[in-house]
Amino acid sequence: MENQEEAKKMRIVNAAISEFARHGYKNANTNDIVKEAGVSKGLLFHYFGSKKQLYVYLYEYAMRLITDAVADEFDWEERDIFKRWRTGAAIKLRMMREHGMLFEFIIDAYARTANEVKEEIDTSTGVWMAFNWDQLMKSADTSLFRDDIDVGKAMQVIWWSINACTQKWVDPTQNVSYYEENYASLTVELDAYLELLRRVFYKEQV
Amino acid sequence: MENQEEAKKMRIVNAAISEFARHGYKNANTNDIVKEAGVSKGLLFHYFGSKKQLYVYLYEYAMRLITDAVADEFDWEERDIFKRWRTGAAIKLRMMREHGMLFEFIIDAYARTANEVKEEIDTSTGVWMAFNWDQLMKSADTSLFRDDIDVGKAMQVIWWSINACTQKWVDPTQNVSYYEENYASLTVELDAYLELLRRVFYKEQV
DNA sequence: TCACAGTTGACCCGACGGGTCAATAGGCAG
DNA sequence: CTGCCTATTGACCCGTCGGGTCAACTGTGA
Repeated sequence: MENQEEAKKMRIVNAAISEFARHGYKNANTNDIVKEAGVSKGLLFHYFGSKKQLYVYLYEYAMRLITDAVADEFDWEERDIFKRWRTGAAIKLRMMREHGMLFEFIIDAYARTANEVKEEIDTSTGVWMAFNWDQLMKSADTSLFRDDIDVGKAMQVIWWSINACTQKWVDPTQNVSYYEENYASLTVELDAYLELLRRVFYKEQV
Repeated sequence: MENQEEAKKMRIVNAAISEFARHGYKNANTNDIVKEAGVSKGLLFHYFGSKKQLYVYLYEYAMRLITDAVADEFDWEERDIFKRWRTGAAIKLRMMREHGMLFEFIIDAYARTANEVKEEIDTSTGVWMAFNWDQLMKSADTSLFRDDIDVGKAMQVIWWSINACTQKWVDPTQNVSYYEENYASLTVELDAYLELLRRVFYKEQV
């Protein structure tokens, strides 16, 4: 059965993303990956050849997932920075819910362990992503901000808050259902913080 | 010479704190520690007996440093939360400048690698510290905050901003002089953020 | 010249983990 | 039922890593 094979492959993929995200490339353990995936060690190497090839596959897989999600959902025309970042955070949260530690994996791959496999991962894709991320911060409508504050610093505070909010959701000891259950409440909490910041940073609504 | 011995011991201590903070207990490498400290491997084991004993020594050393600094400098009577946290942040910055990655070490020891050496480190000290940290958040004067915002959430935003501000200073690839040079400018930047937050969160000064 | 504390670094050896492959399981055709 | 073939297994191999050892060296002071 094709589905059987594909399903097992995906179990390996998910387990591997989690393992690499937790421990980085070098300290990730293939024994733990196959144990988590519930398959034999041979199968991992049958499908992916080597640890390094598996890593490269995961990197491209993760890049494609995130790229597609941003392309589908993000509205580059929206100029209200709160609405804009609200969409960005929503994408991030949905990806976290559906793909566990995908974000930790990609960030780690891009920043920390890039050295160990740097020749294998296409650095241009990393640059592309950093560029996109940058776009989120730029071309924002600053006219809505209060006149007596530094807009750049205010945007930094918003950015830090979104990060902290989504980050505290990340718990390597939890499984998928945990994310499913808490998705709604986290969205509400994030909105509350964004509303608070909008209220204090924007001019009084007349 | 007593001074010679003590100096070499401290070189090991500093190198070890950096190594453990960077890689955690298990992945820290004693070869790298002695190379960084510029002493032979035998000397490390002559002074500290084993990797684990070294770790325990460092943990107590770090706890004592932080505890003493807080006891000396922190003003528990101050009820303006901005002034209060400003002092806290100042202590943190000074510790970072003088002792490199001390904070990363202690946080990692308490949170991540506690499992591997948990029987050896006194967990009560960890609890004590968490308690003190908690005190920073409590018994604050909330009357100065705007009435139309959630004080708890506002304090979270302040907390995240201080953390982000001090955290981006941490760069494992840099040496001590880097921290020395940037201390002043970081203090200025941190003050600017706190001033911004004070302006938007507090009531209009009449 | 001897003693001795301080210090060295080549070496030991057990653990770890990426990778292999002979063996097995299980499905399907005849 | 039998033979074939593919998917899958997991015990095993073996190179590397790194905590820990110890015989030897160094410098100093008597």
